[in-house]
Amino acid sequence: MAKTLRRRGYHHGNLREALVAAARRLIAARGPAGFTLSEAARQAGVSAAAPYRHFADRDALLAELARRGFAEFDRRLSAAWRGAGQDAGAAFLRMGEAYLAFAREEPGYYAAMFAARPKGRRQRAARSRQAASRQTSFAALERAVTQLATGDLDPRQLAYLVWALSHGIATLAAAGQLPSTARFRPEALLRDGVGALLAGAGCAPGPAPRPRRRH
Amino acid sequence: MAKTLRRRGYHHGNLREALVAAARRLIAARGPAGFTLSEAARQAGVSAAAPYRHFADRDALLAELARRGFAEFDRRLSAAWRGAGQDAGAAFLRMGEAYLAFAREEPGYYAAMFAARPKGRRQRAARSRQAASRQTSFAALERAVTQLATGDLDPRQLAYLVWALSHGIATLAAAGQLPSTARFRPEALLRDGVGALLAGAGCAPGPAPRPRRRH
DNA sequence: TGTACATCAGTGAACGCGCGTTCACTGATGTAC
DNA sequence: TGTACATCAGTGAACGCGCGTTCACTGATGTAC
Repeated sequence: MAKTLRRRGYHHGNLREALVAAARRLIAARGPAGFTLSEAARQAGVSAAAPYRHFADRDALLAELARRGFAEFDRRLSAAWRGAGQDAGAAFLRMGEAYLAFAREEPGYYAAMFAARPKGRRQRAARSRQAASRQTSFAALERAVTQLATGDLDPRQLAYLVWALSHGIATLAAAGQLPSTARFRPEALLRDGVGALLAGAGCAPGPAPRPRRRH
Repeated sequence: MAKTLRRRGYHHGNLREALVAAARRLIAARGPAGFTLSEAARQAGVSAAAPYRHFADRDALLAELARRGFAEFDRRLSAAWRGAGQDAGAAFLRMGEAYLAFAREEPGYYAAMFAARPKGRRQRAARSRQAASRQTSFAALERAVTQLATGDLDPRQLAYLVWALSHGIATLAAAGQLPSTARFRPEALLRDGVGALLAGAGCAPGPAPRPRRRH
């Protein structure tokens, strides 16, 4: 399963990591509601009480998962942005693709990030850390948009539109609500959608939308 | 709470309706995972065993809720479409608004519709009924798009883009991820976003995007 | 190198809980006479 | 109009279950001597 790290600790050696990995797998497979501490412990080959050596409670594990998800998300979006050089339009598209790829490849993280609503006093810190992460992620997108903002729309607004479109496509795709034809694959939809949004907002046209063909 | 229907039945008289209403309220308040049959029964003022007179099991109640959600969804989208007369651009916007309004006003339905994944043999029928409902809902949107399809993009593709944008905005709004400024209110985002999408796809321009202003 | 010890990750039994579901029942209701 | 009866919506006790969490414990490990 997960990469086998040398057991350098006491008994298990990497229980913390193993628990996070198990939680990620569980949420990816069954959704955030399908995750239980007991099951994660079971998958890590450990008693139900063991996790309490590493996490205060169930929510703490969930919060850690969301935290890591946001960190990885940042990393990917920023890399996509940096990797595109000076062409802001291309950078935009690559960020969108990175967004979709993340949602598809890391459904555990993705679901935890947008579902985890830490409640209770203990989790206040986790919640504000999450809010900060979200801000960081969005800042990367906003930065990209600002460089394109030659059109009619406010750049921040355009950034939110691109975000919402990406999120909507990713969510519908995850729920199996999109046709499986090539043209309706998430990446294709996003590319054409972002192209149209940018063109419609009077920005640099970006890659031309593909010619209309039938099947 | 719910409208008090005259108790024309046996003991409770409207248990079935009361249970659906309670489930709707519970899911709206706590998300699909926060719903339990027991709690719904409690809210209806009835023992935990009573629901089994009206539903085969927990999932059957959930499926019924999703079914009604899709029906109401259809109703609203179709009404928005019909109410807009011949102006396809306006009809489009009104459908988008109806979409957002539904997601905001009926979070119970909305979450049930997109979260309920009926499993097991018993629920096969429910599942295919849901798929059919989804098709119907989308058909209304697609019909609208086809009338606008003078541009570069395939009308179906454009319909999915509008759907994804609406869904993304609705989801982010429900998760509290959008700024609370007027400009970023769901309706404003959707109007400007759909306007840009249509314009960018080379369709009838629709209502002009609002002039760019700062604060 | 060998031994004694402190550390602390993981154990396993136990707890109270609320869940979904079943079952034989009861008692309010509508209807046939 | 009044009575007897069949219906069936709702009861309440019980079930087995898996959950999150606690607790005193145990035993593998790293380290000091």
